[in-house]
Amino acid sequence: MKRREHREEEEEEEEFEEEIEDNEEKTEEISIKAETPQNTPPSIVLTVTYDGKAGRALVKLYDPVNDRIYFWYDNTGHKPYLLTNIRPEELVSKFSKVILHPGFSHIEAVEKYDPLNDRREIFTKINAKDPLSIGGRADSIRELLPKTWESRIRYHLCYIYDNEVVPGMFYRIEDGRLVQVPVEVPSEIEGFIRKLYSNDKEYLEEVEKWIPLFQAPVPNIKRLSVDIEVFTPQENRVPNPREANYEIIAIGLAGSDGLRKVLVLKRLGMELRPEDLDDLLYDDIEVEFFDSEYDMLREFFSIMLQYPILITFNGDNFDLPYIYHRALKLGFRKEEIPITVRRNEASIALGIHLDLYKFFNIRAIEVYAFGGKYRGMDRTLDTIAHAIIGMSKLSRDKTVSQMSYVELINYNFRDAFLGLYLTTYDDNLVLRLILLMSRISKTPPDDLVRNQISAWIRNMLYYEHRKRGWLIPEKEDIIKAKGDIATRAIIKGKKYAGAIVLDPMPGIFPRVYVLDFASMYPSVIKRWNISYETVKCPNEKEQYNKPIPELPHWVCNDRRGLTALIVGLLRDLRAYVYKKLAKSTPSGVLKSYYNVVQSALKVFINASYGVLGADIFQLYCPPAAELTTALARYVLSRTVLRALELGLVPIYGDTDSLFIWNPDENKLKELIDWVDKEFGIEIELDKVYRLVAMSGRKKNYVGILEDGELDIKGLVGKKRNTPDFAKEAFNEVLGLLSDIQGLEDVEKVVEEVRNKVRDYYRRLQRREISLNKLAIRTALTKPLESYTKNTPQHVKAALQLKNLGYNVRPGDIIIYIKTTGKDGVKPIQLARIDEVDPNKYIEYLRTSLEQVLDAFGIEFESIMGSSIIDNYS
DNA sequence: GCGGACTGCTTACCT
DNA sequence: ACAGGTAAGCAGTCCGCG
Repeated sequence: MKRREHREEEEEEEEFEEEIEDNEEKTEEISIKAETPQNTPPSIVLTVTYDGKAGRALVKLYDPVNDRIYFWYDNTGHKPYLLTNIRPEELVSKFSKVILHPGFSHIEAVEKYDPLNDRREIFTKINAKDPLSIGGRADSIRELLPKTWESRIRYHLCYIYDNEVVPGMFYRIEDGRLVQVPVEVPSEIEGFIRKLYSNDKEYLEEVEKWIPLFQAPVPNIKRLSVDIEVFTPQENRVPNPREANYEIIAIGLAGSDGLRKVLVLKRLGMELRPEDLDDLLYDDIEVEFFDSEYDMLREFFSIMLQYPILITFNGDNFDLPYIYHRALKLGFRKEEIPITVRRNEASIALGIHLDLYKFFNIRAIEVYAFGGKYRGMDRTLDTIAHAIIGMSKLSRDKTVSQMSYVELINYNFRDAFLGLYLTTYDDNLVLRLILLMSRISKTPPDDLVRNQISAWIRNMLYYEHRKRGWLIPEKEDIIKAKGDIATRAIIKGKKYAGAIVLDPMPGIFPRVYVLDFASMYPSVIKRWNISYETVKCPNEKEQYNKPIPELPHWVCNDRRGLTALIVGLLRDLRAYVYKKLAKSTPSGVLKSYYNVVQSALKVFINASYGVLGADIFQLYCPPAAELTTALARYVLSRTVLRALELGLVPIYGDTDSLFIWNPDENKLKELIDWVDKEFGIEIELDKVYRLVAMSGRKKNYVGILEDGELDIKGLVGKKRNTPDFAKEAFNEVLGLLSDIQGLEDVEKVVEEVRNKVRDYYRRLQRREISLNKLAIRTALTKPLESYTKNTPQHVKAALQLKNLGYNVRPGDIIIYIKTTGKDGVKPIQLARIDEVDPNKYIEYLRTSLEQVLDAFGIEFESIMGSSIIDNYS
């Protein structure tokens, strides 16, 4: 008996749904189709899907020069399949149900290298007529067998891996075959790579396959951004897209080809005078009025079909399903609507649909590609556009239903325009990033924007497995073979020990050099050959090859780990090729292109360690993850000891950084060389602080860079949920303290700080500080009813709001005031200034200031002193 | 019945 | 929703105390 985990069942459901939709298409006439010629010019692969009607894989291509979309249907006879270790003869005798399954096609014997067991084995490959016969139904073939491999890979991805169709790369149809277009690699890059890997044949061979992915042109693909406005009878109610009960009153369209258009529905009692058009936001917006909503949608569909990429913001869950269901309501037949709606995504008939809301919500994109620019904010078009391109939605003081035509047109067009602009700014950065990451991960762009990084890295590595003829292991087999963890995490609930943080020396330190191990974890993974198949490999003799005494894990030495190879290669390409090229190329499109390449690489490199320790990752391998962090701790600790030996003074370090106070530059260089020689990984000078104020707490300091810029790390005075008045006080005190030049200034400045603090104290007591500045802004991370262990203050405030009829949801920022009343808090909407509890705010003042005063050896108490109490209480 | 010590939960941050 | 480590505030519990 086999018990399956809950998650797996969910996966199956999704798969099931996908294939069902595909099957439905069998009964439909698809009237909207691209041509399938025998020969085409070079065209970019937009996506690969399974076409249920044709019963084969479909590759969607776009020729940017002639602006044509092509469909290429598989003609190699590729079929959905799975692998089993049941022999063909046994299959016939004991598992005849498989052979008799209506979807069964044929079987073959295939030899695969099994990386987990380090041996070659023969498997039986069972081919089926359609993906659903493999898996996704209760009676699919994989359910009839005790053990299968590779049966949970979605078919279109399986097709990509087997046929090496790289999404985002150029192919052409030649005599009906799909052929990749060769890529020219500049001789400087070719030469540099040869030199870099002159004594490593394996890397050299591998890198030759990767370089074209970055050197092939990334065209500016024509695209259309769309946004709809729907009539809403009630305020603050978002219409339900599945019901689509209300009229679509406007459709805003912004194309990368310059299209600026708004389709508007004529409504009773509303008119547009010619002079109103003078108020248009952009005078070249083309406005088209429609008497019937049906005609308006028809016009929209015909425009939409001219673009290979459709851009929306939340189009998966609103605009496209709304249009689809509204069109059905208005009498369109299913096959006349070039949109397919699934539970959580919407796709289009000819090209691909990219929902930017999903894309910007990908954690790895937020953190690594945009440096956390919109971190902690709500994820509306307005905030994201404002944070990234500095442009906001048009503000409105009424609902779209109440707007005049011209207001509606302006508002609607701006939204569509923002969607487009988010993909065009900075030489089409976002589009290029998506296409490059598609190439790296072998994930079609429309899949890429809807999945998190663990799926991208999985696809990337699965592709490499298939290319090498490797068996793709099942997750539970990796766990069974390597599951045991040898370390314990400091944090309760975590699986294994992570980074090391050195105890900081408190005080003020002039001239601090910060050394940084450049991409520490990826470097460790490369240097120590870490991969799921090499860590704790089955080869007995390797068991003596333990890299560090702290852990019992050994690493295979006689074969290259796949993860180590790929991660190492991407790391090298970023560090030695594309970062350098980005730096040396004069400003212009090429420079910005190299920057996009190195950012795309960064996303993968930085997440490569994390996925090893994430149980949702298909190649999850806890010992590989804990060996990585253990080695990083080892490298950092040994480096600290060496620094001390050299007479250097390390004052702090965290994970991969080392702060050295006032170093002798020769000694510093000696240390850097030693690290390189001892560990074979690079440590570099990251930055120099003119001055660092260390509070004595970990992850908590202020540094002044040479250009005077402030680096404030972890201090309460900087945190998002600190009340503004405390942030202000913190900044003002920081300003005063930064004036200290020498010892002689200290007393004077301390006096100024004292006055400042007393002033705040007095204003708090006298309730002179506005509610807005006292407000605490804390995010609700889960539904209210999920706070069962305790009731934090922001939840108390949220509950009060809920009682008043507010709709409070996860992700909402609750703004509240600490009061003297029963709960001790009130949402700002309900609070009055005379209810404020000043004592609670004094504590805020204390913690935010203490962290910076501690560095100067100044006691907060000595500032507040008894005098305040005497004077004001 | 109350306050202090303690643990655990929650959020926001750092690398 | 790729990882673990740290700071801080508060909620809730236990314990001692004539």
